[in-house]
Amino acid sequence: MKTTKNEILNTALSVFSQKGYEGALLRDISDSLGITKAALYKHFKSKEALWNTLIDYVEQYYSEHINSLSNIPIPDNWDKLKEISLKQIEFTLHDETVKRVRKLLTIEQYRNERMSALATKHFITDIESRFTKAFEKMIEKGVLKCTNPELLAFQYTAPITMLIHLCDRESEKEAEIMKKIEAHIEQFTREYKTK
Amino acid sequence: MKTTKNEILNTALSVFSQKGYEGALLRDISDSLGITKAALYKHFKSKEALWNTLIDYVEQYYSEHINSLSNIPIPDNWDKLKEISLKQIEFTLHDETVKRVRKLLTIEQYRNERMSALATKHFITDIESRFTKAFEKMIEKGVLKCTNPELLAFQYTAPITMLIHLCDRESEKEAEIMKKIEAHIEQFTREYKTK
DNA sequence: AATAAAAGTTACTTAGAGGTAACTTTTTTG
DNA sequence: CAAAAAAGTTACCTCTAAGTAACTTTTATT
Repeated sequence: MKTTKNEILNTALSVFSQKGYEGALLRDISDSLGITKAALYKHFKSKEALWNTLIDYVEQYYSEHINSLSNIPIPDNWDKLKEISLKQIEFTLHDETVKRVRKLLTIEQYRNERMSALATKHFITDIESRFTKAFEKMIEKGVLKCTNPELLAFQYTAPITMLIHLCDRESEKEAEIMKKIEAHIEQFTREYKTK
Repeated sequence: MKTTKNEILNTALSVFSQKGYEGALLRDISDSLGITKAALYKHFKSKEALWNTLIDYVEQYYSEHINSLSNIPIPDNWDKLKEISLKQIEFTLHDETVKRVRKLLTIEQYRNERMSALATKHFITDIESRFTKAFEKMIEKGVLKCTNPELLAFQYTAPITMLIHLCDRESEKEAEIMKKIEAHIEQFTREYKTK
């Protein structure tokens, strides 16, 4: 029973992330599931209810995803920082669900307070706090010039986030974009590494 | 005659940027203009036609805006860079049309090739190229450590762009966000300034 | 001032999306 | 296995947004 609901939510995520709330039709979702539109109403009492449940689902998926990241050791040197960054970017760019969540947040971020808060959390706060920890550790270890680790984390992650969004729009340029990301990481390392 | 059409386009920009293409109703636009929906059809043969004209209009407005920027002298030292950056950010954050264009591009960037290209141009390419020129000049003058000016321009502008988007979502945090922007600029200056 | 074009109105059609009711099939479970 | 709950179907209703036609008012133009 939970499986059916989950299948619906996955399909809904796919459709909503492509067409947005207003553009998405319940028929798109039901067709894509191979059931009739009316069958959806056995699980959700309205389009709005489905939407709200989807946001719950996204929030939950996302926090699980973030929690799983906190199991990964925090990098404490430049090589590990690069390695973990690239691995994370790779995942983020190719995992279908994560991609859909990102698109959905992007196109629906002005719909309501909840979407807006989720977008900020997803695109800025959480990433920043993860890398702040890394930079704090690196300062402690003396491999990073002593500065404000939070600001540095933002300066490190914001360009990457921008390029990930660019890749969502123009996926054919992925190789080029990955090169730019690497160049950014290398320049950042060169500049802030202690000698 | 051109004025009426322009008024319609301005109103359409306002409505579409708040509700997106699918969510926006022709009634929203006509009501907001104080005319009937049918009157709109004297100027545009369909919603889609109005939309396409709006994108033309946005493209044109935008390129004029960019051209007017090219009259401003390119900064060639750190103080001027900061000054011009902040002035530009101030304008960008408060000019209603620019704000609407930004929101529209954000929420409709996946609709078609045209919107996607415009988003990349608006959010990345054009800003980058402007600041690349500034950094090239500053390297020439010897006030900026010799590095890749294009990469640097991206690293300088991307965090600012991210914070502008944040401000669009959470305008009540503007003061805080402006502080963060200044901190970013100062940190960047401190790091790349030749001594 | 006369008249033609532009801009607007009212009243309508049409299509399609959300949503419901009544019935059937499938799945669970005592 | 029987029955009840879940999941699905068909056929419908309703509402509303896009779009049109016929008519009126406003605005330019000679």
